[in-house]
Amino acid sequence: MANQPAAAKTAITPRRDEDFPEWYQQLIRAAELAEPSDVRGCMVIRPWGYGIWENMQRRLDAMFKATGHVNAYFPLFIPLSYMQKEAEHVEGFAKECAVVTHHRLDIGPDGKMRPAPSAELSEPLVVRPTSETIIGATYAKWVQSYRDLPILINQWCNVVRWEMRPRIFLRTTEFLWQEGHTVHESEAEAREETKRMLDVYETFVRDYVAVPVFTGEKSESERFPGAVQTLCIEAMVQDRKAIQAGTSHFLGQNFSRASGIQFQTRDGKQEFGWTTSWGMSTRMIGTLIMAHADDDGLVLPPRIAPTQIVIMPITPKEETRAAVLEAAEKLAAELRRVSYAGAPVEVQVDRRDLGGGVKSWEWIKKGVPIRVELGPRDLESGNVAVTRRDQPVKSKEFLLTADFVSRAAAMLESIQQNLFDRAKEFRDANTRTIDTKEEFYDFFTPKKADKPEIHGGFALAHWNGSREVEEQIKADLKVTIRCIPFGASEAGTCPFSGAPSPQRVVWAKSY
RNA sequence: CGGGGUGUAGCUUAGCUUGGUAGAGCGCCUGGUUUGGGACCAGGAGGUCGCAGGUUCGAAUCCUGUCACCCCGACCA
Repeated sequence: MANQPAAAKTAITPRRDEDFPEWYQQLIRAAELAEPSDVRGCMVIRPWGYGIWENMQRRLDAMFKATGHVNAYFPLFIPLSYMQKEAEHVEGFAKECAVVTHHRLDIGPDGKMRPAPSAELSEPLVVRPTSETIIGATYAKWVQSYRDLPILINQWCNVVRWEMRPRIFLRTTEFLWQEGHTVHESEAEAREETKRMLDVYETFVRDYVAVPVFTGEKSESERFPGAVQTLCIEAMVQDRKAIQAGTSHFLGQNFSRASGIQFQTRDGKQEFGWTTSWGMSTRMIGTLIMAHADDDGLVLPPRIAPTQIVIMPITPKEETRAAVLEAAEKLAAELRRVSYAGAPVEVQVDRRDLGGGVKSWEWIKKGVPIRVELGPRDLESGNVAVTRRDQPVKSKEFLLTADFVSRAAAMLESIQQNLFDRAKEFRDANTRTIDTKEEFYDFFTPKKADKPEIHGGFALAHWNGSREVEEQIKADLKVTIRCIPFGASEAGTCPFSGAPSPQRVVWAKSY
């Protein structure tokens, strides 16, 4: 039975509740998002997955521009000595750096290619794990006066962090991201920028990826190496774990001191600049998958979907084939004249000569928001058969073609909203306020130790601010503080230490 | 990097204990019938059984090493 997909009840095997990590991998393959490559820890992002990334880029980039940022590009290679400039920073990244030591290959005594011993670099180059240091060195040259500030630059690029345990989109050795790097005249302005960009991420994830997040600050132990303060957005995915979906760092003067970013102030003094950095990566695709996908495949929020509506012409008879195809193209053209979320609706006509079922399931697995079937019978009745991906797979609504066209944008938006509502409902249902150590430990302990079921969630519990408590809980339960939320100032008692606590924090197992 | 597991066709896998030279389902190709929710018939292609040694007349099968992947732990976006 297991090897007869035709008999399977769901398109993805195993189901989420059977084996979540395996489901995740199977889904990525079934939806043709990405695949493992021959290079350990690195992935091939396939066109459908890359299309999602392009949409994320497009939307985020527009938001960066709207907040006054511009794009630039800095080198992939960072001189080793630059990495050493900021003590905490080196320490944080040293264990996961790829290092380039040679600039030429030759043939060795055994007849095989090797890095030419005569071509060793005088200073090794680190493949950027992040670009604070090399951008800092550049900014140091650009900044002389307060008049040169602020600098508000972003770059879209790849970075490399050598990973022990890669998982596609969530943790790969090479990944794509954007990193914003800014310099400001004052601490207040830099802190404001840090918060502003966190808000951009929150808005983006909410309005486009349709995922609700907690926003707040990281505890010291989870902070970016070298940062004074790390802000983050934390989402919950369907196995109830937390995933950090974006971070924004206030770097104080740590990096400007390390890189020599100095300027003359309004009153003629020399001061180090106040810097920030902020990033969001292809991990967001993994977040999207785990937040919305179901046992039949991916479910895409319309605003991020590379194709929002797929039209499947049904051509059972040769006599009607041409007419159906023509009607399909005509419908596509009409839909493309519809505007949704500030752009023409993305429509695709799937003319491939495949069995109707096979074709439908392909698009179900890929998560296209709306599927439309158009056949000879519809030509006579003036209908189209419409199925929403957020509704059961077999549900089908027959609409007059003109009605569908006029309602398409609203339907897409309804799906977008529904996905957000579902994700929020799920998160809220699995977020619990906890006041005792017993309940906390119970919440995060699976019933079946040998094969843990999906359990836990977010726990809102008090914390006295001590690192010992954090470490003990991490050691006992693998649960960490995901963020110290903004604006929650309810004082109480830390259930772990009995000490006073200024506020509740968000605890969870995480990716 | 430590513990556990798995490597047989694109995918899922049988065969391994008890050595005798590889089989299935799905997918793929060709032709035909089909097509409104994972079609059917007929024919066909595709595997140095992860890799390297060893034992043996003979290895997918036994032994050693090695590599990759997955799960758990430490680290992280």
